[in-house]
Amino acid sequence: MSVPLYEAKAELFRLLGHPVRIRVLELLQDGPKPVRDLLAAIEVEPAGLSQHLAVLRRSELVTARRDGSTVVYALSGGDVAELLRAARHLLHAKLAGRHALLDELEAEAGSR
Amino acid sequence: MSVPLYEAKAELFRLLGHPVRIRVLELLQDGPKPVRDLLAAIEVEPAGLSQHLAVLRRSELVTARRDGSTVVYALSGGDVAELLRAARHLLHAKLAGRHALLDELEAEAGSR
DNA sequence: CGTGCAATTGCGAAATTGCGCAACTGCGTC
DNA sequence: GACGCAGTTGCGCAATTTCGCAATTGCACG
Repeated sequence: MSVPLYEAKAELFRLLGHPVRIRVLELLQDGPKPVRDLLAAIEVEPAGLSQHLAVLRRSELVTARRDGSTVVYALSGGDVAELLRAARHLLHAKLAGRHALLDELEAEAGSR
Repeated sequence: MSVPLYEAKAELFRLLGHPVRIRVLELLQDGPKPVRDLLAAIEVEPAGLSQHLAVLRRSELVTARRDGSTVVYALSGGDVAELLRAARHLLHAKLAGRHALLDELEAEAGSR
């Protein structure tokens, strides 16, 4: 393996580090979707979406199959969903912590 | 919170998308570590490491406390470790899939 | 075959990110 | 206070990423 493990991991995260790509993956969590649907759900023009889809395809996070004149994308493996779930967890924890901190400060200010 | 959820998630991933930062987080999984140790374990110069640590600090993924003349970093919450674990899972699955494919191709070539 | 729609690709401009170097802060020691 | 060590910050430059636009491919239909 010429590529250190931690570099592969970093690249994986870097690939996920874009709003459009995140939205695509989240939409695909509910099952395969044609590009048309993604395009309708995300605010981005066709060319832009295609570029991001290409990134996800190259990294094999999603698979694409042609069905007639449309192309249908799907997650390639449930691991992706699990990763997204972990990210959601972390964010929720962080936001909760922030709220708790705010409440604390308010309480302190109120009692003074 | 004026920031859409998926943007926060994308930013989280983007922050993790760098080899040095990944290594730092992985080293911190075994418990708090002074900068000196990180510096010894990772191939990067002090200034560079500091910059990456600053990124992690700003995003509150790690916490820093001064202990005498050294600074000790630690993960802020077990969620980070969980996220890293999920990433490891995904990578292992992907590599396993690739190996299986290679074996298949070799078997095919051998039988021909 | 030609036309139209879906999706992709190529490419240059613009924005972000990372890197190296110098300068700076905090702390302990003499 | 002056010095040295640990770690940080500021800043300009190089490299990477993203975006928008035009051109292209694949497919269905008249």
